[in-house]
Amino acid sequence: MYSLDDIMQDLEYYTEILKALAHPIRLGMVKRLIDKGCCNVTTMCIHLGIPQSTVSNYLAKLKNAGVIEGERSGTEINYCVTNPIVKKVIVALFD
Amino acid sequence: MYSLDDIMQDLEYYTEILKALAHPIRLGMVKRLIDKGCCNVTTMCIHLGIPQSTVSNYLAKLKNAGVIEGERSGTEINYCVTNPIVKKVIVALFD
DNA sequence: TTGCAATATTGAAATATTATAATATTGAGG
DNA sequence: CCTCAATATTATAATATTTCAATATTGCAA
Repeated sequence: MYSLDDIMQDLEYYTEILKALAHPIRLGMVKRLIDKGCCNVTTMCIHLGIPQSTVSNYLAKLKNAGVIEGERSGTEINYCVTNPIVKKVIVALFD
Repeated sequence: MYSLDDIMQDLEYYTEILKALAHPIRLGMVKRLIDKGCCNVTTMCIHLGIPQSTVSNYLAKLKNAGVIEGERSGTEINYCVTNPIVKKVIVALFD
């Protein structure tokens, strides 16, 4: 059986994910990461044509919400969408 | 074939939906509307225990994003989740 | 009409988000 | 240890969102 607090905690958790996705560029980034696979920061900056610090801040927001994870490889970091709930949400939106 | 503008328009549309859902109380309202069916404003206020103007503002935000629709019945208005994409997103999150 | 119940709108203060330049950190190679 | 390339963090100004009291609107019934 669930308490109201449990329900509220779930709502806060889902809300964090939705807030991270609720931005046109971040949503496009996540969609592309799912479709095309992982990607490093520099490549994303080139695709998006926006400043590196902006991209890094987007990635930080997505990472903090548990939407993506990064794996370092030398001086680069490759980001991927690991969260299965996020993958389901993206399918729900775009399919 | 899709232009970049088409893709950006889709992203903006989905983003509006996600922004409307990305709030713990609003997300709970939408989930409950899907699970239990339509509901009028006064009943929602009682369930939520928050001021009527706050609930009305939440409903306005959800309505403007196309998440819900209201049908007047006398002096009451019954709100329902009509958007199939929203239903899919809620399932993706909660199931 | 008038009055009331239900809902919407508005205005404003508090808070959060966005975008980006500037700066800092991290890791590899020499 | 330097230096450079890749990425993260910070600071901040502009903008948007949140919350809610106060007020307005709408529809029914007497």
